[in-house]
Amino acid sequence: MLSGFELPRYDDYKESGVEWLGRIPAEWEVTRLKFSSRINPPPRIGVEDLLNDACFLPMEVVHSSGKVEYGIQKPIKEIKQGFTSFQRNDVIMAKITPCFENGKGAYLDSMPTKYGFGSTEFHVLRVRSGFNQKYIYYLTKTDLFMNLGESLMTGSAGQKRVQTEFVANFRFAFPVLAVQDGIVRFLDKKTTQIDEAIAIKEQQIALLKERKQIIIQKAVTQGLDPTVPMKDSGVDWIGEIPAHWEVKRLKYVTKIVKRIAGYEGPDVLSITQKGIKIKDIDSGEGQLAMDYSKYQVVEVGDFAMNHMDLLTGYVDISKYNGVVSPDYRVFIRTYDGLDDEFLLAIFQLGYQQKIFYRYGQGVSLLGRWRFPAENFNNFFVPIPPKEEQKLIFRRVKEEWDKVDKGIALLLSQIGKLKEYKTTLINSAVTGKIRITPDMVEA
DNA sequence: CGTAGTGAGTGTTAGCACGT
DNA sequence: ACGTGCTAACACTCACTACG
Repeated sequence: MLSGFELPRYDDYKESGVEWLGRIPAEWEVTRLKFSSRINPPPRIGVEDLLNDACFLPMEVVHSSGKVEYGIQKPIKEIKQGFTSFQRNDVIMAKITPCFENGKGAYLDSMPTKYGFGSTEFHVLRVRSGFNQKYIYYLTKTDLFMNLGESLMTGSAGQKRVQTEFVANFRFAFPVLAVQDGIVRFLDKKTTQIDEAIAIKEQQIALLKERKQIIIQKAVTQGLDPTVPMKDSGVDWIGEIPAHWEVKRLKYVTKIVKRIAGYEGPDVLSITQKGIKIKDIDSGEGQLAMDYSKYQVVEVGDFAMNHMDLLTGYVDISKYNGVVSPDYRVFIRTYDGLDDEFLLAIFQLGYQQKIFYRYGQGVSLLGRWRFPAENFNNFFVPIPPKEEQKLIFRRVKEEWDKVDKGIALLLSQIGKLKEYKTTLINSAVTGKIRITPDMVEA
C-alpha cells in the first residue's frame, strides 16, 4: 500500500505496554490525550470581551477533510448555553453520530479570530506545550482513535456520542517535539497532495455525470448522425430535430390507464428515484394506506410515474405486477412506432433536466409542483423511425456504460487514495515509519 | 453551581396518504 | 384532480437535568 517502496523504520523498537499500540520506537513515550491537551476547556472569564474577537462555527462548516469554511456566518451577539468554546490552534472534533464517524474535525490554525464558539457537539483539545497541535490533530484521524471511539460511543439509537472520558484517556505514542514537527510537515505535504488528487478525481466524476445527461439529451433530440438535415420541431424543449423525425403529443402515443384493484393483496409498489420497488407493508414502517383496495393496478411493462411532485418524483417501467397509489399516473404505450425504452429515456430526461417542471402547476412556494393530465397529454415527444430509436437507445446505453466504468474506476482510485492517506497517518504517528528530513523536502 | 450528558426539537427531502 | 397533511430519515441544534 505504501506505493511500491519501503519507507524507513526506526532502529530500535520497544513494547508500548498498550495492547493496540504494539511496539513503538525505543525513544518514544506513551501518554494520554488529557496529559497532552486540556479537554473541553471552559470559556475564559470576562467572556463578553472575547466576543469582539470571536466567531461561531456551526457543525456544517467543519468538514471531514479537516477544512473549515470560516466567515460565512454572522458574528455572535451572545454566548448561548452549551456552546463549546475554543481558540486559535485548538483541535476540535465532532462527537455526535454520524459526524464523528465521518471524521468531522479540524485543527484551527487559520481561524480568523482568536476565540471561537461552536455547536454543542464538539470536543475541544487545547494542546499543551511539548506537543505539536497538528500532531494531536492527526492522532484523532487515525484508525485506532476512530475505531475505538466509534465502538465506545454511548446513547440511544441514532443519537450516539463519543464520551469525553474516552477522548481524555486515549493513549498514544509520541516522539520529542522536533520529531513531531517533522512528522507533521511530512503528513501535511502528503495529505495535501492526496487531497488535491482526490478533488481532481471528484471533479472528473461530476463532469462524467454531466456528460451522461448531454449524451442522452443529444441522442433523443438530435439522433446519432450529425450530418442529416435538420428542421425546427416547433417545441421549445426539443429545438431542432432531424428532418425525417416527427413530434407527437403524448396523448397520441400513450394512454393513461386507471384501474382500481378493488381488493387487497397484490404487492404494493413504490416509485423511488432508483426505480420501481416492491414496498414492505408488513414491517409496519413508513407510510401506510388505510385501504389498499383503492390502489390502482400496475402490470409488468406499464409505465408509472409520480407526477405529484416534479422535484422529488420519478418514473419507471414496472418489472412487477402490483398496485400503486391511486394518485400516481400509470400509462401504457399505444403507438407501435415507439420503443418503450426510448420513451422511458425521454421521461427520465424530463425529470432529470426539469423539463416537465416547465409544464407543471401547483403551489410552488410549498414545493408542490404537479404535472396535470392535460399538460401530460399535450406534451410533445420527438419520434425517430423505430429502428433508429433502438439504435439510439443501444448507443446511449453503450456510452453510459463506458462513462459508468470511468466513474467506477475513479471511485475506486479515490477509495485507494483515502486508504493510502489513513495508512500514512497511522504509520507516521505510531512510529511504524520514520520520517527523515529528505522525505519532507522532496 | 456549572457543566457533561442526554432527549427533544428543527429544517429539509423523499414518498407518499387523505379529504373534498 | 387538487390542495394539503403526514411520516421517516438525515443531520444537525437546543435546552433540560442530573451529577459531582
